[in-house]
Amino acid sequence: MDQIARTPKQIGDAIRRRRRKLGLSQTALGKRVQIRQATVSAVESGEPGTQLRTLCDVLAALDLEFVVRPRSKAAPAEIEDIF
Amino acid sequence: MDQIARTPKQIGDAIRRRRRKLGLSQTALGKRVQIRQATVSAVESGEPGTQLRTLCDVLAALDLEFVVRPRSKAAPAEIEDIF
DNA sequence: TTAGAATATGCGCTGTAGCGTATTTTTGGG
DNA sequence: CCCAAAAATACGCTACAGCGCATATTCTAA
Repeated sequence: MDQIARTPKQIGDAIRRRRRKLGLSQTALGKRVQIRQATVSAVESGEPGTQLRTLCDVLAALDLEFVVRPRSKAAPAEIEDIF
Repeated sequence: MDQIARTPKQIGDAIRRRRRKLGLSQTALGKRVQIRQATVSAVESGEPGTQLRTLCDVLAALDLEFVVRPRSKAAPAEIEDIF
């Protein structure tokens, strides 16, 4: 449920999962936040240039929040590190 | 310890607290991440345009991570909402 | 299989992040 | 108080995010 996210990709994945769980299309989500469907697509695909404003708006629309915490706990290996 | 952060400002605050706890200056942190002291300053002050790349780099350098989760739990009121 | 929805991508444009460099302002220890 | 270290701010520059608009591609249910 709580999703550790250390990279833009992981954040994007968490957002996509949540959006789908809520049964929203990228277009529908975009309307709520006043951003384009294309921008939602970019955020979910983990564009590292995504701005914090955009991210926070999307999280709010999905009723999600960030927690910032020390990296003490175990985290899954990243795909990027394997290949 | 775990810091709920729903806005750029709250994220910036969490970063600043952590940096100070680790006894780092903005310049020292910037060197680790290869960004300018001025950029660290901007991130900590909650610039909403901050890019995800920058944010994730800074978090990594401070050995912090994000958790993405539903907003179910109680969260403190935001300063912006009070004034 | 296939139509229709959903998502990804392209193009030209505007706004702005982060850069180097530098200065000003704030701060905290002596 | 005073000064050095830290932090905030300034300026011109380049790179690119997000925009509107449009199309291409991929999913999915009938």
